[in-house]
Amino acid sequence: MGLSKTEFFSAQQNDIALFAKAFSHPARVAILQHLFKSNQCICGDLVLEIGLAQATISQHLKALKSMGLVQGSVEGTSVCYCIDPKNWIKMKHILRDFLDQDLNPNQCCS
Amino acid sequence: MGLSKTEFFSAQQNDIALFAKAFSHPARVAILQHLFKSNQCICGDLVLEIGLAQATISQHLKALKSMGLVQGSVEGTSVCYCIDPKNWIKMKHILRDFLDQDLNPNQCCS
DNA sequence: CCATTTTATCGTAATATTGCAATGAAATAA
DNA sequence: TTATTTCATTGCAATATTACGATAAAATGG
Repeated sequence: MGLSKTEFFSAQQNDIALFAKAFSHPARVAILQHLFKSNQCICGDLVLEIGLAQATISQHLKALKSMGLVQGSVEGTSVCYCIDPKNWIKMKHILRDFLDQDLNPNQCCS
Repeated sequence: MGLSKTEFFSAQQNDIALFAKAFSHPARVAILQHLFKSNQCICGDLVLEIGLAQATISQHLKALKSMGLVQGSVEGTSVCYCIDPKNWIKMKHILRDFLDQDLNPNQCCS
């Protein structure tokens, strides 16, 4: 069908899935890494850096912005993007709780 | 087009994206959480627990298995699934390095 | 052997995602 | 005002994902 049955799951489970989706495409990973490296970034720089079409980069930036992980501010004719520190940290805690679940070393199948 | 241009990105960036994709659906998040909670799990239990059709759960389990995060062993007519501890830890380190990048508190847009 | 139980796979339908060319919008420069 | 620059949006095509019913496969129980 292609329609995730989100109502079957808890808010926490849906949150984890949504944040993970932010990183589930290498272009968005590359964008975020570049934002970290440069502490700010003009959209056009990302187009040159990554090599995808401008429309495609803009689309990925929009996705990251709608998830709150990235902010953008107009600077003349260009737009400066950067990480939203508050939401990044919030996301990090949610994912870390999930990743750091206690792992019994004696798994039944090992 | 719908075809990710993985050749534009580093192996590390593609790895992060692939592991993140494992968690990008709440059903797979729920499956993994249940495996952690119970330390092992019969496939049928997951069908009851989550409420999706058996074919759908089996499909999600296959995805988690192909990423190496989950192992399955046949036990009579049923199959016991559990976390693959080695690959889970490996995945955790890759994602943690990404999530823990140094965040300059003075972002340009704040 | 045959029925039952349990899981995997197949086939199909529907929605989602990815990518880009073309175009629109907004600020700047001439 | 008229170009130019830069980014966003639209429209489209192609692939991917999600979900499930039906069916196959494999072990168990009678």
